Amino acid sequence: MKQVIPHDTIKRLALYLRSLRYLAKKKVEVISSQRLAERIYASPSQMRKDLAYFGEFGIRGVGYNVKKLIAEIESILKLKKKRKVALIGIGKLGTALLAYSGFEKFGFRISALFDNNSGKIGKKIFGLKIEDIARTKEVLKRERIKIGIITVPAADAQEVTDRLITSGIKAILNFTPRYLNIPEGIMINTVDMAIELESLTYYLP
Amino acid sequence: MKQVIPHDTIKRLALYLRSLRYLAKKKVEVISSQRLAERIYASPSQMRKDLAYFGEFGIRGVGYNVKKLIAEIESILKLKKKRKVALIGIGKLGTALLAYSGFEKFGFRISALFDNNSGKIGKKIFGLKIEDIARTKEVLKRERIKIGIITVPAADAQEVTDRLITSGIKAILNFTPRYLNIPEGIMINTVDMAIELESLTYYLP
DNA sequence: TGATGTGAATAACTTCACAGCG
DNA sequence: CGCTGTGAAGTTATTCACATCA
Repeated sequence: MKQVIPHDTIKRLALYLRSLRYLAKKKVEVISSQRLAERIYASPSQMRKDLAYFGEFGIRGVGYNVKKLIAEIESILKLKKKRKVALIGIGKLGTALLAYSGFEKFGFRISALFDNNSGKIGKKIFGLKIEDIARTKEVLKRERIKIGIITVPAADAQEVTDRLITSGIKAILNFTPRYLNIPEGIMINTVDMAIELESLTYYLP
Repeated sequence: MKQVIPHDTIKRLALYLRSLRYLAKKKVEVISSQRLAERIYASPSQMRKDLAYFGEFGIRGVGYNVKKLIAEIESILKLKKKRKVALIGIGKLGTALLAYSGFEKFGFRISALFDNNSGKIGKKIFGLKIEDIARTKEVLKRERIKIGIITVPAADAQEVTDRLITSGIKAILNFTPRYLNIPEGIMINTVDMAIELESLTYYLP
């Protein structure tokens, strides 16, 4: 009964959600699969299939109630409550992500910072104290943080990952250009900016 | 004859390449599909299929010559020469990317900066002058820049994209949380950090 | 009537398995 | 002999097409 849902379906749900929130702000009350799907360049049948994994949320002959569908997708993605997130590696990229308002807007709050550089440990940035990477276990357990964002140098990535996992982290957003070894039950999404750039040039004339 | 290559194949080629460069640095001269594929958690047959789109590069019974395969993949991905890149939107994220050494390491040089904020225009950062966004056409044509990285606010993303395309840009790395409308012949990769984060929580217990 | 929900059909991608060749 | 290269088989994802029902 409990089938595995394609990761792409999960990503598209997050994309539908973003569009739906935009529509709700514009006071749109009802939308068809046709019009919602075209906003993210997907097909209407794809959108309906994506939802069909989780139930029936539309009204035949009418479409989907925007507010209701927002609530349903938030529930599916477990986005109902705000999530605390840890950021590991407070270098250039880490600092940029800290300043990036995008996460906050989607209900994520970076609420713990870690680094291994003694020059940084103890300093405050954006109102948050940078903790010693050695203290992840203590801090993450106390704060009940389950999500980590890794922006450390590639060479440290696996060690940091292992440490986070023993500290109770269950999901990782990885910005390092490394494939990370993880046990069953841990989820990783990797954002590999260099690969995205390299794979672009293939399409140049 | 000329079939379409899956984008995932192109991305994996970039990943193989990264591993191969690492191996070359370690003085490894020959590698099997088995051992190269496992480095990026792909299957050996997948790796061979990926290469088979482009030709025969291995030696039966032996494996692949590391240096030769690097050259082949660089040629496929058109990475033989250094590429100049423009960065549009010199805010927090843009500045972080500018400081990020990762691009340079892979043969990309950010060599033009643009913003629409008159307080920023004319200032120098990392030795580069921030140009007025209105001057993209002039600068990009002169510098023969074909790749743009967009780190502007989401609301400006489509306008900036249109402007880049009329200025001769052929490939875009998009960091804004927007689906961008583009004509045939232009390639976009989107790095949507908020979506990556939102799609992670689904897997939390 | 009109858009959803969904099996069936199709297409795309991945793995298998082995022939081919250094 | 061993590993590549590759058709065939298997699997997964997407689209089609229409029955269904507000």
